Amino acid sequence: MGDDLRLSRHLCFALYAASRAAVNLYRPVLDPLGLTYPQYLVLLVLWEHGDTTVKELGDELMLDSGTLSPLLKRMESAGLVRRVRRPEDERSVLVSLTEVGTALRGRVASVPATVAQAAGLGENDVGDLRERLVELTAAICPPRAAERRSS
Amino acid sequence: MGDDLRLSRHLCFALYAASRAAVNLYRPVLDPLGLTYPQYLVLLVLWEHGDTTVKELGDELMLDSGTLSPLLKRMESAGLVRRVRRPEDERSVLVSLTEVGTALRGRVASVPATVAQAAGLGENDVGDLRERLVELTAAICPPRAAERRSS
DNA sequence: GGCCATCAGGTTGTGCACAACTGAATAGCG
DNA sequence: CGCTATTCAGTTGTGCACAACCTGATGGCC
Repeated sequence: MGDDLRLSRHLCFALYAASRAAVNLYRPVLDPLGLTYPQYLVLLVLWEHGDTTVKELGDELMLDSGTLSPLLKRMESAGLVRRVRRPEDERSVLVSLTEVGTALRGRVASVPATVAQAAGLGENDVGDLRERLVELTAAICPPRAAERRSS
Repeated sequence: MGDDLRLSRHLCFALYAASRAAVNLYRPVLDPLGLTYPQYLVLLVLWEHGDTTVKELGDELMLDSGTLSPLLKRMESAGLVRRVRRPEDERSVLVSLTEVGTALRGRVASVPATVAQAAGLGENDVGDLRERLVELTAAICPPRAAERRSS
């Protein structure tokens, strides 16, 4: 009847609660490394793709410059990354790993396994659930662009 | 081999991205009502259960007083709720709806349907996905208590 | 070349989240 | 009864997220 406002029926709340719980699961592992969860995500992208512009990071992580700029500044202060404005296009800034940032990879290699174990998760369940979340995100994320086009 | 640090393999990132995308879906609907998503959640609990202590709200929404206290203060300023310290136990504070807060229910009755439509979701998919998220949250949330017990 | 729309990154302001801490009230136990 | 541990809200400080806005660089179009 479209009138069901019970909290327990809200998919969005389930997502919201699960996301926060998952991030909290990473906290005790990342804290000793001086990392927050979003900072860890930035490192994942840099380890995987190498030097990356702020815009590319934003596309990968679905974050805007308002979030990334101060976050990257903190990571630069911590000595994990460098930020250099590109000579061939002065609009964009290239983010690259320092020695320290690169070395950190070895110290987090075991993180996913540790977290998965803490969650008591099997590989199969995880993969399937992940796929469905990615589909959901894809379904609800572009609408913004669609709205802009239609307006 | 436990060495897979690719972003695309991370369930936690899928959760994180999906959660933010879902909350952003609510924004254009809630903004005209002067509500944020967490404030909307508080109203859901109050509409469903009536007067509720801050602690009960925290249990339902998995938020602590550090988050709820300022949030409820803002809702009180907006005239949506009242906060009264309980006479029979002066430690706890009872949150109750004002006329305005109660009346708002009518204006958001259509929100879940609107959002679901925007997401292009069928009922069945949603229910199943929600259940799996709730299970996941339950699996990874209690560990804190378990740690405390074992320490 | 000159002009304008677009793009990239940064800044500002608001509102969560969470850890760590404080202080008042209560419960429970000797 | 008195004392101690616990409970509950609230405060403080840090770090996201996001909207709105700003600035400078670039690309196209004439």
